[in-house]
Amino acid sequence: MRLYNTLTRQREDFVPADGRLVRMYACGLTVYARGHIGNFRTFISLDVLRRALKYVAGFDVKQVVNFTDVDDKTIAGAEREGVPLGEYTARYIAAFHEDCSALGLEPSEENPRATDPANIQAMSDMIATLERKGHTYRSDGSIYFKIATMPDYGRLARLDHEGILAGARVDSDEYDKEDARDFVLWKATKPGEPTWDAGVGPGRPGWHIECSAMALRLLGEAPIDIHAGGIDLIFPHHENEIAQSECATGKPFARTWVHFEHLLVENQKMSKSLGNVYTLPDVVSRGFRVSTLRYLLLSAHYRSRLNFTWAGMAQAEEAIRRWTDFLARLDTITGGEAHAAVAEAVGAARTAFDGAMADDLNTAAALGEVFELVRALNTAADAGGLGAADVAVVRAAFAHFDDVIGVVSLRRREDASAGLSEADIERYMHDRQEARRRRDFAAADRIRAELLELGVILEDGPQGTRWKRK
RNA sequence: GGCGCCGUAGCCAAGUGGUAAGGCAGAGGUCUGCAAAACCUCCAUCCCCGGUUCAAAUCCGGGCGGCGCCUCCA
Repeated sequence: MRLYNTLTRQREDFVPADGRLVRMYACGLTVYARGHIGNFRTFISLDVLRRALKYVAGFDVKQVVNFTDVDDKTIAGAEREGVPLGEYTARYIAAFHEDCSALGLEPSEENPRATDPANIQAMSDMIATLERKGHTYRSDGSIYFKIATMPDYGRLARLDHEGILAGARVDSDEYDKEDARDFVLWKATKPGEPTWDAGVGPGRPGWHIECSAMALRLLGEAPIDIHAGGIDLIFPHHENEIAQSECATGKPFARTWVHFEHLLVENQKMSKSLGNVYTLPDVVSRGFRVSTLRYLLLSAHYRSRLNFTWAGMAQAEEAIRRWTDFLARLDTITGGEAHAAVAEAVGAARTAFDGAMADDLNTAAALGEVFELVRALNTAADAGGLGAADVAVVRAAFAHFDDVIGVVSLRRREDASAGLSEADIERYMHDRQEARRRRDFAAADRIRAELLELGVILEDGPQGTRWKRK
């Protein structure tokens, strides 16, 4: 498995430190709103990374994805609605889990919340260590990390120490910092805000400390194998995580840093003012399936910007159909021996697919391999070169592709929970078949149109009529 | 001011030195009661200009055009 490491700006061979278990952390959501499709591009990419590590590279994975459930926005949101912070954030945590399930994401091994007592304790302990080692100072009730104490600060983002602030905007109300680059580890709380004291005094967590503390608490000794997140987190979030963790432990924090590019919507940055911040329910209300979004977001490489459009969704939908139509065709193959050419083509496609995935998660190329195989096997089937005895290897290969891509299995779940029952469909089809036998094509077409209204498409073929869901 | 990215067919998108994967859309054909599905054929010389090389979409330089980060935004 080769992965692009932001730390070195190169693709590197990746193997977990112990050769078997990948210990991976990713920055999750700040739960002040429902996740949008941009967030989910990150989490879908993360899911594919996880699946590739497991099903292509054969590693085990322990994945931790956190919830930031205390910060300015969550506190403000809870206050605005007059509910306790925990109740406010619980809603969005529940929505996140719902959305992840709808997208077919494999669950993380751990989803820690910053406010869990064990995590607060871990943060406090880490801050105490940093204080002991002289990396901090206190000011107005807050504890800051002193960047001047870390000579190679800025390695990840490739920041130039001298030029770091020239021309950049600086947050003017952070007047109590000694150096504008310093960042807060533990924030003094205002009256009425939630507060904790686990040893370093009353306050609440700074953003960056959460991830450092939770990652090391749940994944064990530094360095962890992979730390991932959205590309916007490189600076300052991940840079600061590195500073804290490395100064506290004296060891590198993460061996490989993986960053996912952003999603644009109609070529623009998502923003509330443009009204283009879409959530999963928005996608569904536009008549699209969530599985289609998953496919679309995997059709481009994770490190390139992807422009979301509704036209793109329609194209993605058609592409998936080509895949699922082929699988449905396998059901109609009833007789025939195995063909060496089929096994050979399938084997080559599997190798190529795995190769693409192992090459820094090249999902676009991997999908290309899937469709090339679809065409080859359709051609073979048309020529009578695909027998029932071939079907098992073919199915196994496509199941493997979907172990990683995760779209077809998701569709099946969607189909199973939607629309007419299969028995109902069979009844309609029987009636239509009768009409066709009478050569009453008007009646037959009427039934077909009716089913289409109900979301079921019929296709007549030599082996009889096939149905599929719209 | 600093750091960095991108520009491949109507649309989406692989490709990182050897004469352009794949998907969608489109055209023609085969099949079919019709439709759909499927198959076949067709549809690009890679933003521009130089350079390196036997050979460049791929490397270097210069343009032009998009864009990101340097603000607790995935």
